[in-house]
Amino acid sequence: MTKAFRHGQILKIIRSRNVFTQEELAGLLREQQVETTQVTLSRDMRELNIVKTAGGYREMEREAPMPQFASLAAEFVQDVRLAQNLIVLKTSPGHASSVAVALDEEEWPDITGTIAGDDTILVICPDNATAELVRTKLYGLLES
Amino acid sequence: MTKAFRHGQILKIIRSRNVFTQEELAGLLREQQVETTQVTLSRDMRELNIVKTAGGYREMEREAPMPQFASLAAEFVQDVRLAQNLIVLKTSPGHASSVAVALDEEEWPDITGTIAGDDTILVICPDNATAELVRTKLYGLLES
DNA sequence: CATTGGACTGTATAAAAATTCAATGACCGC
DNA sequence: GCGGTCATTGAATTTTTATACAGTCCAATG
Repeated sequence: MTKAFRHGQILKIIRSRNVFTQEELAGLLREQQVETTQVTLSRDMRELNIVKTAGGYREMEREAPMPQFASLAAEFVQDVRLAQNLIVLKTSPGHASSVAVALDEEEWPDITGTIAGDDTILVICPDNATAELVRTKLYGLLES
Repeated sequence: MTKAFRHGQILKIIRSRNVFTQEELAGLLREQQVETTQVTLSRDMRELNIVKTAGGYREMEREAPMPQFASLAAEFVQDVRLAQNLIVLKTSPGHASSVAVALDEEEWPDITGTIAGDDTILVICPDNATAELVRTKLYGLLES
């Protein structure tokens, strides 16, 4: 039983009825001979962009994929480091500038500004907590 | 401080940044002089149709309430049977037509069309797999 | 091969969110 | 005013979800 198949069954189930907890979903999957646990379902929810609503779990359209930046970042960003309220992005040599421009154009409210060198981008955030948030958001973009 | 005002502030906050927990949101509201607790926010989330996503809390369009059909079906549909790509709904005598009209108006993409007699509705689906899905969806409506 | 690294999963647990229950205050009609 | 109802809220608690950590499997690499 593959993960892709499980994902398909999850979608089929939540489209056809109202499921309110992950344990309940695990039970329904078991009826389809899909053995799994709440923990795995929690991760599946994230991967399938399924959210919990008052009426049960629902699919949600993936949010705007950040046209330029996401693809550039996926291609060229090699590391993300946090230093207080600053984030340092390491890119392939020579690509820092184009990635930084794309990031600027995103106009994230949490980013005060950026400075790009040759293979390094400095992302400035208003405070440490915000910087952590932005880093998390960047990780999210990179791994997907 | 009214509930409506708090709701407005909640929307303002989640539109401008990524909030990941209700406690965090309570803290941000406190900065706006809005004192509240996680418990109240949990209820606000439901009332405002805000859902938790991987990227933080987001607004979600309210789902269409299935105006007529669900209640009619709950009242009059007595059986659901599957035959290949067809679903046969048995209703109380004389009610097939009104239920079928309501179902037509739902415009489910998986339903090719319907034909109603006196106490029987034939629901036509493009193929057997789709018919199963639709049947499951109907079951879901009826038992809830 | 041996090893390494990544994808996937489960157990145990922590964290977050929902619910239960009770209190408060506003707004009736009598 | 006084009892009744309803809306709103919070403290305590339960329930649900997410995370930390570790193990397995498998494919790629030296």
